[in-house]
Amino acid sequence: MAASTPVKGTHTPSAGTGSRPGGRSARVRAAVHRAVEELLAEEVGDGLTIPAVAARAGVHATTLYRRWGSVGELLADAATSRFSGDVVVPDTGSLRGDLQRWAADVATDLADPDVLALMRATLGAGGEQGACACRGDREDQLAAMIAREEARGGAIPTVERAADALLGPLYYRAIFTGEPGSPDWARGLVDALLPG
Amino acid sequence: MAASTPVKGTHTPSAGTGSRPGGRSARVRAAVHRAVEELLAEEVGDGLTIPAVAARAGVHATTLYRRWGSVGELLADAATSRFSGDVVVPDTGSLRGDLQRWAADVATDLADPDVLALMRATLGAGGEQGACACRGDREDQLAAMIAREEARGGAIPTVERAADALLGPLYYRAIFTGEPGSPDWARGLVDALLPG
DNA sequence: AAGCTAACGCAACGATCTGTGCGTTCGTGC
DNA sequence: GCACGAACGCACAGATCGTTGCGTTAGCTT
Repeated sequence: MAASTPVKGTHTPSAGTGSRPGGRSARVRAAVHRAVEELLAEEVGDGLTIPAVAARAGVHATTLYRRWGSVGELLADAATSRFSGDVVVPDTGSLRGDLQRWAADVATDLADPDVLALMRATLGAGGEQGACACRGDREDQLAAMIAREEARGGAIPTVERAADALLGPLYYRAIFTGEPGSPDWARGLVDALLPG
Repeated sequence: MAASTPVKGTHTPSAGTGSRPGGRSARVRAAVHRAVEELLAEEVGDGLTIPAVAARAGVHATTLYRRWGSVGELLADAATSRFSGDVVVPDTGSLRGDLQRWAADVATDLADPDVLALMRATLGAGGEQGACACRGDREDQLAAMIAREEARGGAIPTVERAADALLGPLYYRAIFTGEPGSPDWARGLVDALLPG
């Protein structure tokens, strides 16, 4: 059990201009992303500035200004890289099992203070784009699990209702209340969603 | 019907030092809060700065630096003032009616782009404090409605489950997806929560 | 292996922000 | 009404940020 199926796989750099995604650029990108996460974890909170990130990453600020332009775009890029990497959805054989495992995983992920800090900062600076970056592929993963159950012939909820019943509470607790939900609580959400 | 009962009533200034909440200070406070909302509505997004707010409010930046210190605290204060003013909860006679009306009201409120901008900015800059400010008294209102139904002797869900089933989807949709929920959709959330 | 060019490092400038000291105004209590 | 003090306006200085132009490094191509 606990086999897995990849869902998306878009992990390429944001620059659609597509010129030179090679070694150094990728290194810089990774260093910058890590610097962003580190600084956010250190409770700089308010003043996450380009120069600060550049200094931490060991890169010159000019590079950041040229590649990302603003803190908002930088955060949105970092969030995209963090939240929508190649993800696997669990495959336990039943929709309930899949959702329970998946919800528990999401809850565990959201319980990380660093993840929370990144999400909050991205929401604040990135506007609409940042918000979508924080969702990542989560709704796609939900849709994938539900589609698989549908192929099995089981009873399925709509993706919309599943998102309301699972992603809603999970994200609301993580972002707005101090205490993120536990994996057990997340599994309870699945029981509240599915009949029986 | 549609009578109302006040819930909290804490609308005093943030300064617990309690010295002079009189006329001018209050005027400045209101002007600054309005300036914050206006600037956020105008898609400044990234660079909401103290000087910009001061200029818009017709106050000197020094005042803002002294009273609030940072953009984060300023936003948290503005959010508190906006989201946890004296609020009334509906009283339709049944829990289902109360919740439906309340959920629709919340959905309508969250559909305002200006409110969204304020919430996102506050989340980003305010950290934990800002997040709680965005929740406002919503959970208290929920608890009040449920307590009233309990006094009537009706069947009640826990406040926790109600928050998960209502506030979760409402806030998740507003913040993370581009399309906030409609009042009708919000009423549907209540139907999913309550048996029958 | 050699050339081409995108991406980066560097330095300097202007603009903007952050913080301070002092005088003035206005709310509050006697 | 009068005095007291908190909050505000003002001007100034230090620090930081955002941007530009140019030279250099290092992927990518053939």
